[in-house]
This record gives sequence, structure tokens and C-alpha cells, in this order.
Amino acid sequence: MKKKTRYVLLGLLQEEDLSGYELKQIIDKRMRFFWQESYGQIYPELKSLLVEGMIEEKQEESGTKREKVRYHITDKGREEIYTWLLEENEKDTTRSEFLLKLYVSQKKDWATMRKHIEIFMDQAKMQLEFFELYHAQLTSCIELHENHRQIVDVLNLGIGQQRLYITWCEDLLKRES
Amino acid sequence: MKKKTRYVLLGLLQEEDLSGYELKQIIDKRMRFFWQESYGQIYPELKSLLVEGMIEEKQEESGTKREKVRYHITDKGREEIYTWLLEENEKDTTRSEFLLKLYVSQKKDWATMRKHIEIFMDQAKMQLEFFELYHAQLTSCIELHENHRQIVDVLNLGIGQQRLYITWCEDLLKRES
DNA sequence: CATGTCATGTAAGTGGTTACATGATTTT
DNA sequence: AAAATCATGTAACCACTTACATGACATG
Repeated sequence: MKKKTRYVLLGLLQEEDLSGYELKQIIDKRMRFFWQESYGQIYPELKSLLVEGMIEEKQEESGTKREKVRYHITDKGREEIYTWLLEENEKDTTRSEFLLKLYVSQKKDWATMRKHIEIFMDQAKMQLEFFELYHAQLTSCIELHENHRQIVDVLNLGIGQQRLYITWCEDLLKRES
Repeated sequence: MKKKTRYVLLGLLQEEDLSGYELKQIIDKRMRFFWQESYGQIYPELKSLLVEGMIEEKQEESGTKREKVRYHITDKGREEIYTWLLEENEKDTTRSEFLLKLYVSQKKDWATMRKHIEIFMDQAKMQLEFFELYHAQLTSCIELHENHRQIVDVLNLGIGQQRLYITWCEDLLKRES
């Protein structure tokens, strides 16, 4: 799979000026269920984008706060995203150690798997709680970003997914073997 | 994320003797929605497992067919799986270029995204059709494997997921902007 | 007899994580 | 004063894919 780091960064910078650290935070909190990036990808990629003229530095006019470099997208950067949007998508990839374990587990392993299912369900519940809070925030406030609508759309899928996971876990746990 | 290739292979070999090629096929067709492996991982890993005594070769008593090497799991291999099952699971990871695009797309990109959504929905429909067929096969026949039940469980989640995707896509496409 | 699928492999390259280094600022 | 978090970065390592090579057997 080709590296897509630049598109995440540019995509978020399209809406507001952000630093590398802030970008990482947003990806971790809000995009976790369909995307992830590490600092080892983010910082070098920001440098490349800078060199290529896709983004530019915006020095913070600092009062008391330590100065932090935020990046601002350029027209070239917007074009980069636009052409990417037109391309075909690569197939989604998922790796779930939990589902792998469940798939290969046998009757004798049920006690162990039960615990894993409970943990998985708890994680889904916490994830759902967070998503619902975020959803409420988004729908109550005015549209801050151009892609407000799209964020809600994706979030709705995330919510649906967590609910599915939870009921599926509950069904499994009802059985005693 | 630590490499988990050995557990997929051992997990499948726990149920029946299979060749590298057959293992790859099963992973691609039946486990695609939560796991994937390439030949570049499978063949070298089989060699390692052989050296470590987790599996052993079973020469096919060949009639007309070209002889093909199937692997058979050993007690040591079964133990390896067993201890892995007890470990904590790493967090699931997903990368969906489609959802990433939707997330960062704006109102002006709607026409493009509409096409992507249609393609995504079609893929989900095909996936669902295949899962339902496989589900029918599994529930109609006698339990061939120790993990028959578990396969159906995971499959049920897969089916639920595809259905969720489809209705979510339909809702999105109802809107005209 | 050519094309496709079966079947096994490997080397090179890319994608991605982890661990570490550094130091400022904030919180306890 | 210590611990946590903010903030930026990099090098080494690991995981994984891709492209290629090889050849047998099957199908039209």
C-alpha cells in the first residue's frame, strides 16, 4: 500500500493551521477507528511537504506561550488533495488480533476467549461513549469547518460499528459454551 | 505491532493439514475482513516453524497429481497457540483510504465522493453475498472442525458489518448534497 | 499450443513503529 | 521538587508488499 501520510496531514490542514503535535492528537482521537499515523511518519512528511511547497510555516505571535510552529496549506497543497480524491481507493486493510484468536480458538479455549470478548466489549463501549459525546458537540455547534458534514457522516459509521460490536459481544456472552 | 503470521498459520493447521498455497487462499477468502498475509510472509514463516518443530511435512501419497507438501501441526505447535491465546491482544488497526477521503472531503467534492460511496457499497454487497453463502454452507453441514462454532461467530460479525456499511451508504446517497 | 491456475519461493524495497534524545511548560 | 504533558525530532529496526523467477499441470 502506497504511503498516504501526506493526504491526512494536508486534509486536516485544509481546515485549520496545526502543528505536528496537534495533527497527531487529532488523528489519534478522532480518526483512530479508520486511520493511524506515528510521529516517525508525521514530522518527516511535514518537512517534505514544506520543501515541496504544499504547506508553509506560520510562526505564532507569541504572548507568554512558547512559540510553536503551525503549518498553513498552500494552493499547491489543496491541488494535491484534489487530485488524490479523484484516484481509485486501495482496499481497506484491518488487523484484529482479537478476531484472529476467536477464529482459531476451540471449545476448550472458551474461558480464555470469554475474557477477551469482555475486554473487547468494554473497549467498544468506551469508544462509543466518546463518539457520542463528540457527535453531540458537532451537531450542537455551528459548522466550523468546510467538512463538518463529512466528519459527522464518518462519525455515524463509527457509532454504528461500536453498537454492532457491543450487541454481537452480548450475544456471544449469553451462551455458556 | 509484533508479527503474528505464525499464529494464523498454526491456527489453521490445527484443524487440517494444508500447504502454503492453500493457507494463503483461506486467509484471502475467509479472513480478508480482519486479517491478511502475503506469500513473502507465509513461506519463510513455514520454514521457521518447521525448524522450530512446530509443524512437520506430510508428503502427499501421490497418484496422478503432482506431489504437494502439506504441513501438519505438532504438539509443540499447539502449545505455541495455546500460550498466545492467553496473552493480551494488541489494539486493532484499520486503514481505510475511502473513509479518510470522505473525512477530509468538502461540499465541492460531493460528486467525486458519491462515486466512491457507490463503489464502496457495491463491494460491501458482494462481500455480504459471499459471506451469506459461506454461512449457509457452514450451518447446513456437520461440524467439520473443532472451531466450527467460532468461525460462524466471526462470520456473523462480518455479515453485520457489511449490512451496516450498506445501509449507511444508502442513507448518504439519499441526500443530494 | 497458448493461456490460466497451481505452487513455491526470494530479494529488494517501502511502510511503519519503537525507542530514544532533548528541553520547555504545567500540574501536583 | 517531582511528575506529567507539551513539543519536535531521528535512527534503528521490524513488518509487509511487490516484483520477479521458476516450472508443473489443466483447460480451451
